[in-house]
Amino acid sequence: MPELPEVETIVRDLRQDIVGRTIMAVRFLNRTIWRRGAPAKRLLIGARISSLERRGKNILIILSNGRVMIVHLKMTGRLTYQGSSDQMRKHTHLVIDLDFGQIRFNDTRRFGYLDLVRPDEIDRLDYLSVLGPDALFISREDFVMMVRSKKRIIKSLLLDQSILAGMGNIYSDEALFVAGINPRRVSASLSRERAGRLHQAMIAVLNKAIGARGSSMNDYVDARGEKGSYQDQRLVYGREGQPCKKCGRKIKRETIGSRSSHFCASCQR
DNA sequence: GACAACCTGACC
DNA sequence: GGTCAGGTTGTC
Repeated sequence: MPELPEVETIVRDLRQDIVGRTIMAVRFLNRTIWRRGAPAKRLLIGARISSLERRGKNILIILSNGRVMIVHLKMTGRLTYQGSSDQMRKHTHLVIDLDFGQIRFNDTRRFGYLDLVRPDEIDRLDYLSVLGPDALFISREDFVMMVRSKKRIIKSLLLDQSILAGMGNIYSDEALFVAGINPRRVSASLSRERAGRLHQAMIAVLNKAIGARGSSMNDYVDARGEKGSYQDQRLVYGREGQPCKKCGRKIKRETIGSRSSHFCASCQR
């Protein structure tokens, strides 16, 4: 699925394309994608899109009537804006007609979900309030303290959204490679210096990936239906058996915390 | 921490 | 046929 850079790219695109537009009609093609059942259409129709926000991997669409639509794309979700006449893809579950163009939510595997909440609910939602600080904005000091205070396999810790929001499998592997840290290392065993290096690597990788408009390994496309290009510059993810870009030895793939992990056993200690 | 579950599709 | 996939949640 989309990780932080992909979600950030979609949010930035949609800010350009749909802020100020008015919802004219809504089509629920599949009601099961709503976390708590499909909302009344009158809560959406007539509202204007005021702004967009990202919280971890969640997309928040704030409406002029105060309601907030929350979208999580999970593995194969797509949130796109296009002309109303564009051909409808298979697995499109929601269509929102705007005064110009339309928003579509498409999700092959149907792991993704939507929610529509009242403004007063937003800060009490369990699935948002559980999120840790955003991976892109956590300070070096806080990051180092967090890493060294937990006794967790570092790869799993990076993926834990309640500790750090936004990191996913690709960018965790990439950041650990850049920092030269073995994914199996226990977080508390890292020196301040190495934990700081990981913080720096993580933010550099995320920003580079945002610059490349995300990674399109399989399904990901941005809000305009275009692929990202970070997959062309990844250093370890999906490169099992290929030469390490630093030392030339073969990149390994092992399962860590039931996620596949890619790393160089020689460069990452 | 390990694993199954939620789903579909691509690939071997 | 089996395996794997950018995620998360719930159960041992």
